[in-house]
Amino acid sequence: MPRLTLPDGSVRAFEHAVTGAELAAAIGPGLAKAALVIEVDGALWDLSRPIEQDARVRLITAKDAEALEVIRHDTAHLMAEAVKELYPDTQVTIGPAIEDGFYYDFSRKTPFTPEDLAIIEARMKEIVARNEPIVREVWDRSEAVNFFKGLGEHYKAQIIEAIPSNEPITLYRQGTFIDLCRGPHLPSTGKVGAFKLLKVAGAYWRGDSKNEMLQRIYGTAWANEADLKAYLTRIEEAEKRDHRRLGREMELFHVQEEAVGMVFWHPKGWTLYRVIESYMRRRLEAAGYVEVRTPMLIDRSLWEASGHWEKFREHMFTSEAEERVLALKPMNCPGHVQIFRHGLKSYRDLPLRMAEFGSCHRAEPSGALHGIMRVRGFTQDDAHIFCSTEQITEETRAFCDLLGSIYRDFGFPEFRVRFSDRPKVRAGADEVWDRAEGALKDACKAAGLDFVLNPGEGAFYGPKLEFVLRDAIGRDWQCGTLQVDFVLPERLDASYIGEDGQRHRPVMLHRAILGSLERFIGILIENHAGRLPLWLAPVQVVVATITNDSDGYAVSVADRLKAAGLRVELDLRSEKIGYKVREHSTAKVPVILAVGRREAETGSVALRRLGSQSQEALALNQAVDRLRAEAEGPLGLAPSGVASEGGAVAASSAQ
RNA sequence: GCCGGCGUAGCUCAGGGGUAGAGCAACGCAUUCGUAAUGCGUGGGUCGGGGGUUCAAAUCCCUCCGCCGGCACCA
Repeated sequence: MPRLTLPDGSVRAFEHAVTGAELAAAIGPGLAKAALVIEVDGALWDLSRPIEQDARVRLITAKDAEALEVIRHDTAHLMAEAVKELYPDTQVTIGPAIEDGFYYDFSRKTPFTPEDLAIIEARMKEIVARNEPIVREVWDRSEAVNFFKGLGEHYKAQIIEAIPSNEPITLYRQGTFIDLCRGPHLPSTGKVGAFKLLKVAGAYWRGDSKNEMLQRIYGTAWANEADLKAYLTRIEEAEKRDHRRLGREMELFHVQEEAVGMVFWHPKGWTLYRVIESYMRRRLEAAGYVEVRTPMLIDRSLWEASGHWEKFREHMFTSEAEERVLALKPMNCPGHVQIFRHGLKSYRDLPLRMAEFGSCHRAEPSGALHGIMRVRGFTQDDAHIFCSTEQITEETRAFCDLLGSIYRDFGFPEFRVRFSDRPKVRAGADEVWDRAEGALKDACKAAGLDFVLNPGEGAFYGPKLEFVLRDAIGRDWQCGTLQVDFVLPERLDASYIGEDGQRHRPVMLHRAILGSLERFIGILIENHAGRLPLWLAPVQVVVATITNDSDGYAVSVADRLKAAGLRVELDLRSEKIGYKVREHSTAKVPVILAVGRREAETGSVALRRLGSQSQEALALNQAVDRLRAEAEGPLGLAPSGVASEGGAVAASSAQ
């Protein structure tokens, strides 16, 4: 005699067990049609499953966020059914809902081709039209195992055997297709929404590269056609932001076969790189860091001492000279410890914040390479803070503040923190870990940062914070990190003399804000879709003439802007202004100053912003002042890292 | 590294056993024009590399390299 409490607080009592579908029908025919699943005391149930006890319930329709996950999961099953009908020799494995869609992993000798996707999709639509009821069944464990073994579905049998013995084995039947599944599912195949199969890919069974590689088909699924269309448009828009494409179009960089995973920076790209580097240099200097430079090639003995040779040998590039094996540095830390070790250090020297724009090389697996985001030669905005254990909290707090401020300056107001604590295999005593983790947590609190716990994911030498920023189209990028390290100072024998006159081990905080400059630049390009803010744009202003009569004036305008420290190009070609505007707009130049007879006569310019349909007429002096102020950027840093004349910027020494 | 797809002019792409194509870009000439494509003309290629089949290979086969999408990896 279940009494069911609805979200509005009303209670419906029934004489006997009642299904979600029956409840919906009792409330109204509209709801009966729209209902997809039901929430029972916080868990999602199939509409066909009888509710026997009192419960708080909520009927879920396509309007509810929870429905989407069920729809996607069902679409995965739908795809598996279609695949089994079309290719009966295929074994099914798992097929979950994921962000924006679903996938299903199949085991099959012949891989699926892109053409197969269209065939499978067509069959899926037929199955939707059949509107097969989806029925939940609870099975006995060994019967289920035997059943799937009998079908030749060995992966499914394996999955059942791995399910904890206290959990029921549920199977779902739709048409002739029957699959092991936790559920819940929609009432019938006709209820799925709009979907599209996207790509085939390989994926290892259980995510382990030692196992068989399965054939994975990815798809996207939505409650209706409009949402599907919006999603496909969103993917297209994201593709237009691709840094590889924009990098070429904006003449920033290229990569080529003879230097796989290494970037050839072109003049404009290198300008952007240098602007970022000099900005960072200023920020670090102001935050009390000292900058160093350590060798690119270091003898293997140092890497043996640091432990890298043992753990990361296969990812290191090596070279030989006079019978010595040298390795291209994959990290900067051992080098920094060498500098720390030079001369006796006192507790008065701590914290010592040692920064390097460290050029590193790592032999990344070929399949991991991606544009300039994942490369083999890159530069870290790296630093190591040598400090005492007591100083960890304060140093971490200061670092978090610095990082947040820098992300804001680059146009990323939003970021999250992940806290990775002690892994199973680790170095160091538990008390040391207690202290390190406690210090990091205190620091987050002091910096006002919430974090999500990432249990067991810390480095073997210490816990770490990972900083994940969110870009303009909602994608997350892990850039910054801070890692507490008790191990390397020990291994490389770094020490300082404490107040007590005894030798002590310093703690090392490995930290980076942008991560790798290459990757960060890729993120910046994609975040801004190439339309970089004025202070970062490699070419800030193009002065374009209407006719050749104005050439002389245009040259003087460009000279004035250059004198003000702006990065300027001149366009004196005998092309129409419309053509010039189009070309420089495509090249993502933020400001076009058009000059013709009118401007030459009045000493003015017509200023047009990238993306704007209109332009503004203003006096040259006014334009120069305004652009200079804007181009100074967040630090009052004049363009090209050169201090602007007069006025507010007192930092010419930084160059 | 693994699975799949792809590699033709600077870029985007067509051609799929019988003389290598288009648009844009480049270059030249004309045009001097008011805010996202002025017109005409010209040049441009070992069809990713190597090997094989064939009278003949961009095209078919083998192999290597690279790129793209996933998976695995990311100190």
